[in-house]
Amino acid sequence: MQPSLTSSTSLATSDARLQRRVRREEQLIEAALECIGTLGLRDTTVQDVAARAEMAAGSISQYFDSKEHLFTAVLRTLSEEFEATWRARLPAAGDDAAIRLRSFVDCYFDSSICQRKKVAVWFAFWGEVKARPQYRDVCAGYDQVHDRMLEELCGALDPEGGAALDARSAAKLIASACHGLWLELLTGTDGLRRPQLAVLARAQLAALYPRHAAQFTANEHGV
Amino acid sequence: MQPSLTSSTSLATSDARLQRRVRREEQLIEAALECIGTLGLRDTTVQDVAARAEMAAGSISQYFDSKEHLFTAVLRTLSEEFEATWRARLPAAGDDAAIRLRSFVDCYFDSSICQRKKVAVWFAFWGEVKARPQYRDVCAGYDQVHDRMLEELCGALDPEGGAALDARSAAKLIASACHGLWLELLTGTDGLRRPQLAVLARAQLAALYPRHAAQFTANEHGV
Amino acid sequence: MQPSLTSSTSLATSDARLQRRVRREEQLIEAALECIGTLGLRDTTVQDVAARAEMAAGSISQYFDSKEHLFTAVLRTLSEEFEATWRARLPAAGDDAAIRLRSFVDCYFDSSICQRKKVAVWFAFWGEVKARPQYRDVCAGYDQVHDRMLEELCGALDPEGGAALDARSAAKLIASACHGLWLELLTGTDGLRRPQLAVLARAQLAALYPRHAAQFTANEHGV
Amino acid sequence: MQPSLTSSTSLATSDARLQRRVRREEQLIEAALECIGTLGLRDTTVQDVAARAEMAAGSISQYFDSKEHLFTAVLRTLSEEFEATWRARLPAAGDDAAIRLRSFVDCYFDSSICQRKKVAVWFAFWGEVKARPQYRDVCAGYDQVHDRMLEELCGALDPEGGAALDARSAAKLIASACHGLWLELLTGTDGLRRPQLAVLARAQLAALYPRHAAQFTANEHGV
DNA sequence: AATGAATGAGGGTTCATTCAT
DNA sequence: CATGAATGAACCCTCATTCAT
Repeated sequence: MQPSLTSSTSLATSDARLQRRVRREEQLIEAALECIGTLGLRDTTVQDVAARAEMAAGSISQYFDSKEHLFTAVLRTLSEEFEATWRARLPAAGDDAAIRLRSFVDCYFDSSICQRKKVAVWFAFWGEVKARPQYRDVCAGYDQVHDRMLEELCGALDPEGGAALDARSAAKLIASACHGLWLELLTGTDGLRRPQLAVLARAQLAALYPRHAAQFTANEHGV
Repeated sequence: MQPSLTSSTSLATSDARLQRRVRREEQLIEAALECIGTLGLRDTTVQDVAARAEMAAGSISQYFDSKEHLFTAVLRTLSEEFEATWRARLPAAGDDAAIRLRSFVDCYFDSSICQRKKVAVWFAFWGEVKARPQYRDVCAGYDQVHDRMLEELCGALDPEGGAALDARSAAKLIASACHGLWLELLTGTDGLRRPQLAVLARAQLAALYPRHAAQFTANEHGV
Repeated sequence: MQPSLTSSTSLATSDARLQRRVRREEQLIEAALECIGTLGLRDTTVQDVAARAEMAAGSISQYFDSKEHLFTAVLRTLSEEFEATWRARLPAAGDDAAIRLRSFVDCYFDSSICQRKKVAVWFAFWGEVKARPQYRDVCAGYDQVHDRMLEELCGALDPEGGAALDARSAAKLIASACHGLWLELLTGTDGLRRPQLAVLARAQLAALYPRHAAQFTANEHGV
Repeated sequence: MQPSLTSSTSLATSDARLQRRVRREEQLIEAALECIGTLGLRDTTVQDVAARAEMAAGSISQYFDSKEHLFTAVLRTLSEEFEATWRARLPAAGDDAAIRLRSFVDCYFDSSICQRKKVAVWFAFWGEVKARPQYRDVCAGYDQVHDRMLEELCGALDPEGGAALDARSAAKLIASACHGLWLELLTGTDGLRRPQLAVLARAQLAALYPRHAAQFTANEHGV
C-alpha cells in the first residue's frame, strides 16, 4: 500500500524481514526433512540440505546456528504437524467416543502423515534418541499431550468384552501398535501399505473395545 | 609315520587360528553393539569400537573389510540372537497354543533382549533402513521366519470373542505392538520398564484372543 | 537505468572470484611441482603441497577434487609451459631452417625449462606412466604437436653428408637425445649441467645435419 | 651325496640354507620387478610382491629388512643384468671397433633388456632418483663402468666426416639417445617398438661416425 | 625358518562452520 | 542479508613392520 514507506518504516521492514526469515527457515526444514528421509541422518550434509532448499550452505548456520539445531527443528515440525492433524480432526469427529478415538488413530495413517519418507525420518530420530537426548526433549511435550488425549479418548469407551484394560494401558497399546505398524513401511517385505495399516490399526481398536467394534471398522470416512 | 598326527597338527593350528578369529570378531561385534547403543550409529567411530574391544583400529578392516560391514554383522547378530531366543523357548512352552504364543511374545521382553541399549541399536538400524537397504536385507530372512512362526502360533488359537482377526493380521498387530512397546524404552517419560511392557504385551494377546486371556495373563512363569 | 552497470557489477564479482580461483589453483600447482620435484611423487602428501602453498589441505580437494587430479594438472602445466616456450621462440628464430631447429631444441635447455627440479618432475611422471595411463593421456596431445613440429623442422634441412636420415627418424632421435640428456641432470655424476647439455644437443643436430653444422654450433644467441 | 650328514654337518647345512636363501631373495626381487613394472613404485605394496612371489609378507622384512631395501635390490639387479649383457656380448663382437660399438648399443635393445615392463621400472627409479639418492648410489658404479666402456669404444672410431665429436661427448650422446628411445616404449603413441628403436639407435651411431656407417647399419647380426 | 595376524601411524578426503565479500 | 570460499579437525582405511606361533 505504501511501498515508499517500506524502506523507511522500521516496523514494516522488520515485519517483511520476519516473514522472509520464517519462509526461508521453513524451506530449510522442508529440505532437511526430504534429505533425512532419503539419505538418513548420517548422510545428510548441510550441502545436501542447502542444495535442495536452493540456498547457500552458510544459511543453515545463519538461521539455525548449527546443523543439529536444524535437525531438532525438523523433529519439532514433525511433532507439531502430527499434533495439528489430530487437533484438527477431533472436532469434526462428533461426539461419539468411539468415532473420536478412531479419528485420532486414523491420523497416524493420514496421507499427509503416513508417508514412507516421513516415517523414515521419525525412525531416524528415534534411532538416535538414546545417543542424543535433545531429540527426546523435543518430543516429550508433544508426547505427553498426545498420550493424555489418547488416554482420555480410551477412558470414554466401554472396555468390557475383551481384555478389559484400563485406559492408560489401552492407550499405550494403541500408540505402540501404530508406531509398530509404521515400521512395516520401512522393513516390511509383504507389501503392507498405508490403507492396510489403517485397517490393522482399527482392528486393534476393535480388539481392545469389542463393544465398539462396529464403529471402528465402519468405513464411512475412509482414511 | 603318524600322518594323522601331522595333519591334525596343521588342522589344530588352523583350528586355533579360526577360533581366535571368531573370538576376535565377536569381541568387535560386541564392542560395536555397545558403542552403537551408547553413541548411536552416527557417532560410533572405528576408534571407539576398537578401543572398547581393546584392539587396534585396523583390525576392523582386517576382519570386516569396513566399518559398514561390521555394522551389518552387528545387526545380523542381533537378529540371530532374537531368533535363537524364541527357538529355544518354544519347546519348553509345551503344547498349549496360548502358552506357546505367550512364550514367543515374552521373548521380546526377555532380560537378554529387552535392554534399553539393545533396543536403541535396533532402532538405530531401523532409522537408517531406508537410506541403507543393506540393513533391510540383513533382517529380511529373519523377519520372514519370525512372521511365519508368529502367524502359525496365532492360527492355532480361537480368535472369537473379540475382533476375531485372521492369523496374519493378528500376528502383524502383535509384532507391531511389541516393536512399539520397545520404543517406550527410548522415548517414554512415564517410567515404563521391561516388566510393565511385558504385561502390556500379554494384554495385547488377551485383547486379540479373549478366550485364552487367562493363560496369557497368568503369571506362573514370569518374564 | 544502467543495466550495464548492474550486470557489470555481478560480472565483476564473478570475475574477481574466477581470478582468485585461478590464482589459487596456480599456487597449488606450483607448490605441487615444488614438492614433487623435491620429495618425489611417492612422498608428496596433500599436507606438503598445502603447506607450501600456504593453504589448507582441504583446498586441494576443493579445487582439484583429488590429489591425483592436481598431479595431472601439474603435468599439464609442464607440457603447456614447454609448448608455449617453443611457440614463443620460433617466430624470433627467423627464416633459416637450421636456426629454427636449433631454437626449438634449445628450448629443452632453456633456463626456465631445464631445471633439475623440473626435470625430476618430468621423470617422476614418466616413471608412473605405465601404471597410470592418465599421465600419458595428458601428454599425448602435446607430444603429437611437438613431434609434428620437430619433424617439419627437420624436413626443411638437408640431411646429406652424414647418416642422411628421413625427417621422422631424425626428429625422433633428436627428441630422444634431449630427453636422455635431461636424465644426466638426475643421475649424472660427471657434473654435466645445463650449458654442457645444450652444447651436446647442438652437436646432435650437427651430427644429423653436417651441412648445417656451422649454424647449429655458432654461439651467437647462447642458450 | 651325504644326505645323512646334511642335518648334522654345519657346513653342508649352511650351504643348503644359503642357497635356499638366495633363491628366495631372487624370487622376491623378480616379483618386485614385475609389480613395479605393472603397478609402479607408488602402488606396489609388500603384499603385492609377496603374493606374486607366493611367499608371506613378513619374508620381505626378513630378507631385505624393509621394502625400500628390496627396491634397491631390484635396481641393483637391473643394473647388473645390463652390465652382464654387454660384458657377454663384447667378446663375441670381434675386433672391429665399429662392430663392437654397435654390439654394445644393441644391448639396449636386446629382447631381454628392452621390455616395456622393464623399461618402466628403470624410469620408475629414475623418477624417484632425486627424492631418494640411494637409487642413484646404487647405479653410480654401474654407470661409471658403462660410461667408461662406451667412451672407450667411441674413442676407437674415426669421428671425421660429420660432427667430429670427441669420444666423451659422443658417448654421452649415444647413451642419452638410447635412454630417450626407451621412453618411446612408455609414452610413444606412434607404435615404435623394439626393432625400430634399434634401427634408430644404429642410425645415431651412423650419424656420429659416418665413416663407419656401413658397419652400423649392416643387419648381419640382427638385434 | 616361515608365516600372517596384529598393530597404529599416516594417508586422502569429507564436511560443519566461519567470515570476507 | 546472503553467499560460498576457505578452513582444518576428524573420519575411515591402507599398509609397512613386528612378533608370536
